[in-house]
Amino acid sequence: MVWYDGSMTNQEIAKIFRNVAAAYAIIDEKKHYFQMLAYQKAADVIQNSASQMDDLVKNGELTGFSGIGSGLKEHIEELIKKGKSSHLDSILSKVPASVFPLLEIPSIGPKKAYKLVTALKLNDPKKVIDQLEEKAKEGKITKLETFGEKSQSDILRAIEEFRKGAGKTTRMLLPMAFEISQQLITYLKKSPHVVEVNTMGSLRRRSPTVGDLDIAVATKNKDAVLDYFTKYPNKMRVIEKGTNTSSIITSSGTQVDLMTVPVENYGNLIQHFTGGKHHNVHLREVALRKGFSISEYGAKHKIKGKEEILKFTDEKKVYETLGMEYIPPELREDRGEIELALAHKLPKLIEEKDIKGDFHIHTSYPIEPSHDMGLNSMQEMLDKAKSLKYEYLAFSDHNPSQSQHTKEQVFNILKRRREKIEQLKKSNKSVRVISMLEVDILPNGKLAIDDKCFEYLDAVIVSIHSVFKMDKEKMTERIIKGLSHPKAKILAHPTGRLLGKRAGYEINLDKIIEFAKKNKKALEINAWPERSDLPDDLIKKVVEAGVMLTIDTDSHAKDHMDLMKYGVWQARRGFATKHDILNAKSYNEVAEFLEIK
DNA sequence: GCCGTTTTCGGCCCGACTGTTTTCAGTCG
Repeated sequence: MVWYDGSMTNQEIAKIFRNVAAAYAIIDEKKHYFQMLAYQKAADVIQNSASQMDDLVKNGELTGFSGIGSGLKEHIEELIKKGKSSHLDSILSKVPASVFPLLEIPSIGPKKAYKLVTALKLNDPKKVIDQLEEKAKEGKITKLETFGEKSQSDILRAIEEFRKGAGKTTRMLLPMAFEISQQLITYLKKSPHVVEVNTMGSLRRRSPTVGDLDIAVATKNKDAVLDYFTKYPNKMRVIEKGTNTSSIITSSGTQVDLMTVPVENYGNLIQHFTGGKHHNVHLREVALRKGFSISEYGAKHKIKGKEEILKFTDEKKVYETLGMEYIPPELREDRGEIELALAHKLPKLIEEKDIKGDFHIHTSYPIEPSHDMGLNSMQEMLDKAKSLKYEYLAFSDHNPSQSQHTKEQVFNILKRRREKIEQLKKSNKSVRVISMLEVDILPNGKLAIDDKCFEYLDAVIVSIHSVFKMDKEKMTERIIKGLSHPKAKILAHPTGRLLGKRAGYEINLDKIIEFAKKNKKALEINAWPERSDLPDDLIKKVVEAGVMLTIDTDSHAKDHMDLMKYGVWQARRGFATKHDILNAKSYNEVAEFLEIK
């Protein structure tokens, strides 16, 4: 088999699919409406998948994705094998190529893009955005049918915002979204007209990255609330203000959508806007089968020809009405939660209060490490652990650098460190101390410390910190070899991804899961927001396989230990219960798992 | 083009807001 060796990323495939959907909308939206939806849904599924389509196709594992049937599967396979697909190309070639770059500009969709490109003769896909800007500045857009002064100035501003990086696809990390929303909620609560306020959307689902912020307000006076909202001091500008909703851009460049609703259907509103798009579509299909049409205003229901609308202040009632269990926000991504809720078989998800310790803690202990060390002393980290009511804490500094020390020096550093830890054990009775280390797995699969060093360690975390570009199977072998040391118990940040910076290295997770299960190893959910690693859909796989997970903060300072909640949310998104998480277990169980003597 | 508690055909979620319109098209979530 000859493979196209340019290797196509999920992002690229998703973009092609979105372009096909746009082409269908332009060619004849009515005729191709459902193909269009299908391509859009598939694009979302591909983009949000933690597994690379490229890998799945090469291993013949492209199955089980809702929204990717036999037709689209073939197109994906062709894209990956040949770098293009004749069927998709024939659809794309029906519209001018200059249409597609314009789709990245907020407020420009397929129809407008097509009108602009054809009416203004913008024929160069590489320069189309610049050319459009020129035409707008020359006042040519107002002259087009269905465009006016406002559309022209809107286009100019949208291009400007796009250039600043505020395109349709830019997303921020969860902590930033969380912080901005907290400030806004504090502001909103000061208004006497605000009865209830909550976040919705991907922020409430605790998605590791968030695009826009969605906020719900229950009120008796929506005009007053909308007015108050648009006067938010930390705003750049108001995007829109309607009778029920309004959107602003904050000074940090984040779009915030506010929806108001009377108290009686507040539950319907937050249910409607919390679920991911596919969760909502799926849920409304289930509702239709049960005779309900649900929206943010309530559940419409026909009884003896008469229509009634059921309104709920509590969103739990929406699920109850449909005969389902309540689905926690973190699960509302259409990854099987609807079926489980219908069957009343949803797992009881892990909670922050279940966490009893943290295995991945870096300190300022002078270990002369291969990577960055922590800011705070071991004692300071222990004090923080005490304030979090932890039962145990493991110090997992990076191993001393190999290049700058002899084996003997490393041995002596670890010996002294162990003595220090033994002292701390005596002076800190309320938190059990575990002596660990985060050890690099070298490219050849060996660990970056000499074997005799292990006598000073209860167990080690192993991880990849160099030579990321490796063949998938070789990387998998490397990891498994590293993990097979009897004292290696936890694989840290298993995919190595950094959100917004780099995709992870490629691994065969199934093989690692199999090895971990057989050899009693744990995989880490790294709570560091930029990592959020394992990704949620892979956590789900690990949970289904019955392999142990840990949730660790990878703290390099005492305040980082507060990031635990992000790891717990991530675990919840992966359907994990407290039984799946090692650091939700007692010290004795942990000691048994880690084989601490 | 997908999919199945009406299963291999015939359906496919629901609504707000804006701008350019006199009743709607386009975009967005």
